[in-house]
Amino acid sequence: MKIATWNVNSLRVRLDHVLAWLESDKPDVLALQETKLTDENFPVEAFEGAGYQAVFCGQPTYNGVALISREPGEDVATGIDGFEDPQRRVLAATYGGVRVMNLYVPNGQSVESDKYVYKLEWLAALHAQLASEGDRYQHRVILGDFNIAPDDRDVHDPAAWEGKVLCTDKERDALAGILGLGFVDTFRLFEQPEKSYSWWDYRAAAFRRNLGMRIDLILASEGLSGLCTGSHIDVGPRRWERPSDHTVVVADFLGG
DNA sequence: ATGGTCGATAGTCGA
Repeated sequence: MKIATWNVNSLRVRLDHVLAWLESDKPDVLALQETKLTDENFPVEAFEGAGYQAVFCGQPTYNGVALISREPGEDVATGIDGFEDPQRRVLAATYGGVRVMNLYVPNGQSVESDKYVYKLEWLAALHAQLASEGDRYQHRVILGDFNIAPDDRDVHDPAAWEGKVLCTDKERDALAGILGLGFVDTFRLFEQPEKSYSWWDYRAAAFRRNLGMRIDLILASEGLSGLCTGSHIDVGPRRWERPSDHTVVVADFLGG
């Protein structure tokens, strides 16, 4: 099973990119974030025409997540259990016996912001759900835009970013807490090029200068991580005309 | 030089 994640920063603008990538790379499941579409405007037919199913959870203007898949997903669920939230950031479904949870973690804006408090509360609620539902699923994948750089290898300039949002100890501790439930960052199971990033700011020619961060992650539960045969960042779509500021991250698993 | 550039949307906000 090939599974991938991509923050598209408006599916309306990026639909042709997504369809081109599906055609060339043929994933079994592609998790999208920042679709920025209401559900009635979701381009279901475009994906069906490409041989894919879609489930989605959106709102006007902001956020929005979707799961694009070869086979239909089962037991589709939205949001975080017990966490009231009008922001559409979580969508889960089961594919071939693997529970897949697609996340658009809040950005947090800055450590002084109310949005940072919301980010930490959101992560705590996510942790609680992941902890409580562990015995319900044999295999789980948690993927998406985490808006957290796991460690300094994942940051182009760790000194400049120290203590800044995406890199604070509290965010990294929250991620470490999730990993501590028994999840593995599949990207780091394999040897990777130095300065591997998944997001580059649109400003200051950051992509050309490779001033990026690795904040888009594919976590697998421990048993499933043993079936992971590879993980990589596909930087290609970031070079396309009018790109998203994020690119695609991929993980492959035996079976499914 | 404390900005830059996008996207959604119509003056700014969010990233």
